[in-house]
Amino acid sequence: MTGNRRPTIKTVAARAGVGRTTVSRVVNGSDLVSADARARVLAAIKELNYVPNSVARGLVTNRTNAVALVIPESESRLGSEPFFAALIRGVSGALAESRTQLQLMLVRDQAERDQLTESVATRRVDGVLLVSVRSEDRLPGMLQEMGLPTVLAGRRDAGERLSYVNSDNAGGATAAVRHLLGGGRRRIATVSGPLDMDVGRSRLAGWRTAHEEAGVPAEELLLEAGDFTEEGGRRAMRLLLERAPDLDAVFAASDLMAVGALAELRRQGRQVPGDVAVVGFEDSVLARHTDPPLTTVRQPVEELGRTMARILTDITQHGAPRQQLTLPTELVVREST
Amino acid sequence: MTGNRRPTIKTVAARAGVGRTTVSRVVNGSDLVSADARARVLAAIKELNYVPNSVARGLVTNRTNAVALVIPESESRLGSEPFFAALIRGVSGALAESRTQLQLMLVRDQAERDQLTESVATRRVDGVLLVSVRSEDRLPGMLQEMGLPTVLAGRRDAGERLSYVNSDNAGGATAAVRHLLGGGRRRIATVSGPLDMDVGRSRLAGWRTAHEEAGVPAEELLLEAGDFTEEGGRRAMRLLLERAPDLDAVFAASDLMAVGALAELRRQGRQVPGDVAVVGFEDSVLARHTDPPLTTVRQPVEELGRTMARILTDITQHGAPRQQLTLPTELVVREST
DNA sequence: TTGACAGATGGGCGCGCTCCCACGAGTCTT
DNA sequence: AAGACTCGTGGGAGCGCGCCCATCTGTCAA
Repeated sequence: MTGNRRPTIKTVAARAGVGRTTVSRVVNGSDLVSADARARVLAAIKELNYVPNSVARGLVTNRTNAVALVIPESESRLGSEPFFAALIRGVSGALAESRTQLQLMLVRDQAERDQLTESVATRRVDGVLLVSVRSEDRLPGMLQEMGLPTVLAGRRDAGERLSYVNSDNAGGATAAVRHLLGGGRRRIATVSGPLDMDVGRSRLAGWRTAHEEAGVPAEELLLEAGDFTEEGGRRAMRLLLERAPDLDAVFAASDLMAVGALAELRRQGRQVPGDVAVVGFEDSVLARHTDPPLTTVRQPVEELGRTMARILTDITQHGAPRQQLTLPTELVVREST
Repeated sequence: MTGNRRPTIKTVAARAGVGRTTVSRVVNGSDLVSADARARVLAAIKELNYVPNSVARGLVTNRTNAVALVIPESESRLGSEPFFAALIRGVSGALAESRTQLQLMLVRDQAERDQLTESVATRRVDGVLLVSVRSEDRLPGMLQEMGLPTVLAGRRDAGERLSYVNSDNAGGATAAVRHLLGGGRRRIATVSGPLDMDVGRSRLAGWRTAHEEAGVPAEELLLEAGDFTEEGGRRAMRLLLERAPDLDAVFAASDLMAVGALAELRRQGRQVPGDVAVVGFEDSVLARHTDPPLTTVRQPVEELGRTMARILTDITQHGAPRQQLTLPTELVVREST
């Protein structure tokens, strides 16, 4: 409303008494500019309060300096907020370093997920960060086909071909169950994650591995799949207690499911950790506030986000090759074991 | 990697045997196109898998169909995730309806906050949603100066001139304290929010109003300011108990501070609600999981986000005038009172 | 002095799109 | 039958920028 429109590169050039190209060079940090010209251009930029139009720049460079973070809304509900909040913090922090914008896309349903590829096709972003991919998800493949750099949080399966950053799910789960075995527990149930996700399968594999190591048979009877929700944990716990009333420990593949399991155990009058020891996975804020405080496997979520963003930036800005990383997890012992 | 570049409007025009303008018209839904031409264009679009380049479009229309959501990182930490998660869900949902992208900006410090105006000046977004503004914040003013449509979550003060969506903080707080008074409590302390934020002042005002209504004096001794964190709630509770050991209720201006207060009360051996009744504000997931479950004032956070997004869209897309809305709050009685 | 060369500079062009406006064909009115 | 109008249509211009390449200036060696 001040009357005059925003200055363009042309305005600045005129003001500084140089050509447009020289202004462009100064703005983009080329060193093929005399000290004198540079000074005049910088002065003009300051006087006019010039800011380059990134849309125009994007049109010619074919880059937007923005990446999309795609999160399935179903997963962002039901108390798994801490995971996404931490992830977003990590991603955002790393992107800020490289002056890249973050487009957040909460995807409600499959229809929106499909529409998303189209949206992405309009070239509004240079790359995509994908969270919570199920094994049969088509989205990663479509993005790859479109030649859009993609980094996954977690992998679809052990043979993943795209870039990804993963937590050491199997290792963490092994450590958790090993801890339970070391505490003398022998009938260790597990509430696994969804088995159509690698994270679910890997944590379950860790449960098996620890049993093998210890020479204790892992009974299939003691396995019940959950869906990473509190209600799912409660339901699974109920089923497990019906099938194996004498179980003495539970490894839940997420803190939230552990919370559900704790609730069901209390409802049935089982003492934790007296009768049944409980271990979760993630070490979200939740874990410190349960009763009793939850032993769990810490997952470096914020660092996971940060690493994903860095890898994507490396790819989009420096043409780095595919990268696949696994971040270490760590057992945090509290009072539920 | 398929060899041929993405089709442009020109490619489509050639394929359909029409001019570029006709294609543009079809894409943008103009009705000045014959049925025949439209059909041919649509066919060509489908065959070529054409998607308009939104960057190029943005250059000429000077619109990006993206808005920024600015969140101070300090506030997004420390367990207030549920608030932001819900807010983001609401915003995201409403934006999806109008095919608008969401740029998420977590701002770490004041320096980044300043840099943000510059970033916004590059015209990457059509408007801005601002959360957690303190009364003296310069950002809203700068955005207004730049002529960038802005909608605040909450207002800076009672005389706010920008568009905003607010919860009925005073009304909710009044209801909460009225409820405590109705339960026979007479020495009702309050852990207020920061007093440099309208939300802090309004909820405190509600505490006063309820006292006046009931003809019970509100003692300044019973007021301690917190910072919306759990630790702040704990600290404030400690101070209050020192000053007024005989208090029989606490109204905390946020659930998280109520959680801190609960912890301190337990530490000092006070029974809730026997000795001291506690009420929070927000009704986040936290409130259902405290021991005992927390009576609190429900704030429609997701709707707040949705409304903010709708108002901003109205302004950017239809030139709607400034709007200021207050959403109702609702007392949710649980076992802490 | 002259040619070769490196450094500095700026104009033209095009990125893909929307919008203005001119134009042709058909319809209606007088 | 001719003007007035409507409807469809398409080419040109221009959005603000980066990059190619031609041009210009000054320096150095022969």
